Amino acid sequence: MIPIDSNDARPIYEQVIERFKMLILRGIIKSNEKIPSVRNLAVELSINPNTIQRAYAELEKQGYIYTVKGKGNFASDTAKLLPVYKGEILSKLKVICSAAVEVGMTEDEIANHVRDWRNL
Amino acid sequence: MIPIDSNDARPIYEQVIERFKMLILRGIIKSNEKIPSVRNLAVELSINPNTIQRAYAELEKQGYIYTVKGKGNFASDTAKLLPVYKGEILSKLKVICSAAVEVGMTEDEIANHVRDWRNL
Amino acid sequence: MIPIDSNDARPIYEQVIERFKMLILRGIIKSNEKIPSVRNLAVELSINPNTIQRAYAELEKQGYIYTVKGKGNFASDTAKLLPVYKGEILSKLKVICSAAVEVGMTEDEIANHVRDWRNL
Amino acid sequence: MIPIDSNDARPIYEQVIERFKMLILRGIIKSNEKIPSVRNLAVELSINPNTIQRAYAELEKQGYIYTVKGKGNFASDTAKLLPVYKGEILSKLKVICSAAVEVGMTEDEIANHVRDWRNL
DNA sequence: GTGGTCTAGACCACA
DNA sequence: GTGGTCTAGACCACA
Repeated sequence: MIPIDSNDARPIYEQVIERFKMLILRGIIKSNEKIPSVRNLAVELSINPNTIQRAYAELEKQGYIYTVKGKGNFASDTAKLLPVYKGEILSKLKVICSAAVEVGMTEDEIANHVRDWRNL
Repeated sequence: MIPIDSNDARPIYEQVIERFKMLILRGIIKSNEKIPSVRNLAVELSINPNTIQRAYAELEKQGYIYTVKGKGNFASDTAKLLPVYKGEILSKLKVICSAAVEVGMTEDEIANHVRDWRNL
Repeated sequence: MIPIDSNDARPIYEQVIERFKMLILRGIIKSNEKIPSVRNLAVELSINPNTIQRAYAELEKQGYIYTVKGKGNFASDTAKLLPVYKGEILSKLKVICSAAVEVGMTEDEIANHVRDWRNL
Repeated sequence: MIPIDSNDARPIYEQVIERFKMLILRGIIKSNEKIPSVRNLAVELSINPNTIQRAYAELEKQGYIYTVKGKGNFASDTAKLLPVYKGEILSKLKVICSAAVEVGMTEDEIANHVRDWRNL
């Protein structure tokens, strides 16, 4: 469920974060559903528990999960998370558009590429 | 001309690289124009010469500048660089589109945001 | 395993690169085998860690090794590397043949020397 | 007659040396023929006189030219130079053959590439 | 422990 | 003056 790609340039903890975000946002992990404990996930992925711990801490800080002491970690309410995530995406989109326009691409041109993104 | 943002998460040498890429691609630094010497830029930005050296070495490897030993560094011919840079941009665009679609945004929706990117 | 020749005109980091290329290509370092850490090799060779770091960075860029942050550096899959290396060799061979022919040697003559290269 | 390629990775003085070697070995500059003065060549090529001076000094050390004080620099006797130059070439050939064999190429294979070197 | 970035500064090759 | 290489050593991110 949480595939780690050691060829990926991003650090493992970021990959874990990104993966959980998607699972929660897409509803594969339901709101208030329990997610694996730090220890279990660490064993399952053969990863240092510190790394999982760090990912969970970050996910909690960003509001994607919440912790109940003695019980475990749980997914937050999706409804509230989606808008936030979309905002993050749009913010990244803005950076790219800005760079593209700076080197002479037009908004229409970029938009057309977006429509055809699977072939980029 | 080369603003360094110490709050920026990216390392200094990457900021320098990115900045020179834009200056060259946008024609603010003309083809074959001399760019500041390693030492001068280091002093101007209050940065260690090694860090500038590294940025310049990377820019040369990526083809944005060329080095003439004992003379200095010079901007490459823009015509050859633009297509490569646009390719990089489109590659990033693809990643974003993929993430956006995964959380339920449609291509049209994204494209519309692109047209309106200045207000994102 | 990594002999450094201070009389060699080539910079140290290039000698390190060349040596690792051979060890990996010849299978003495196996695919996915861990190579010495930056620090350890630096101590062993009495060389500054930065110099090793630079050699490793270059080897990674050329695809001979890959880095797993916090874990170390590992040899890449040899099968993909050999063709590239052979291409580099043939490119150098071309330069030499060109020079030899220019001073009146024939292809056959050079080819014969190749067959007898151990006695050159 | 002495084209300088600023894209060439080799330093200018080496390019000058290499070029004169070829001109003398191929008989384009005849034995005992006067070659341009340091000053004239420097002006003609828009190069620092120090650089030409260095090239000439090296050419003299290697026996390709000789200096007559107050008169200028002259090409040495070709007959004596050719064997030396061929020796240099064969020495480089040996290095390449050694590297090629180490990664599994056979002498026959290399020899065949030599016969076909123009298409490498 | 491991690699990545950066500073400070030396010395060399080249023009 | 200009870039290239290297040493010495600090501090950080990551596992």
